[in-house]
Amino acid sequence: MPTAKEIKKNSQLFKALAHPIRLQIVESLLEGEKCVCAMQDLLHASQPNISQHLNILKYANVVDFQQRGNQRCYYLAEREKIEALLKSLT
Amino acid sequence: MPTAKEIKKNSQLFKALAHPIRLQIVESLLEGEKCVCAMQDLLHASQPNISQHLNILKYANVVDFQQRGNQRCYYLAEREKIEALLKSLT
DNA sequence: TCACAATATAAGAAAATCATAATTTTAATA
DNA sequence: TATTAAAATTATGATTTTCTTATATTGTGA
Repeated sequence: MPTAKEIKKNSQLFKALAHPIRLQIVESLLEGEKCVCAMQDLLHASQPNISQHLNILKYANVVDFQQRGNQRCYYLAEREKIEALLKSLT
Repeated sequence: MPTAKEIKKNSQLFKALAHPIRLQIVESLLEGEKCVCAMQDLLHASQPNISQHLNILKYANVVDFQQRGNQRCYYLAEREKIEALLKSLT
């Protein structure tokens, strides 16, 4: 059995992924980094809403970003781990 | 990219696992089936609360149970899948 | 410096989640 | 049948999520 701390950490990761928009963001980032405006075309959701979901993913250490001019390119912070996680449930 | 239906289904699975008590239930069921009273000793939570979490897991098709006398023995409905999922994030 | 594009932040309302307490159901057994 | 143990259900209030609208910030180029 994992420790209480591990249980908490893992349940927080699941929580970050427990929303269709956030999961779709993560899936799309498996293909490579994307700026927010590219996600807007992909994700039927408003810009502020996407930004809020990105913030949740960032806080959970699922994504990070790099500033490129006036746009932010988001990418998976732990690609290997997230990829393994998502592959496991196909 | 997965279909919208797959995204929805997977985010619902993550949601079911996105609570420390539920995740601990699932982890404990990796060791084998357990009746609710055994979980009470394990999980510092009240009986009704555990029952509610079990119901959420059941609805998400994570667990199922078998009636044995007057107790219900819960087990993982898709053991292989859940095991792979949890192993992937160690 | 001004205006614009890209993105974030803040505030608020509606909806969902969660734990607790009280009650009910079900199965076994005396 | 009456009792008891195991578990589920219901109702309730507190907390958290979620989306929307409005506004602010930041970087670029004219």
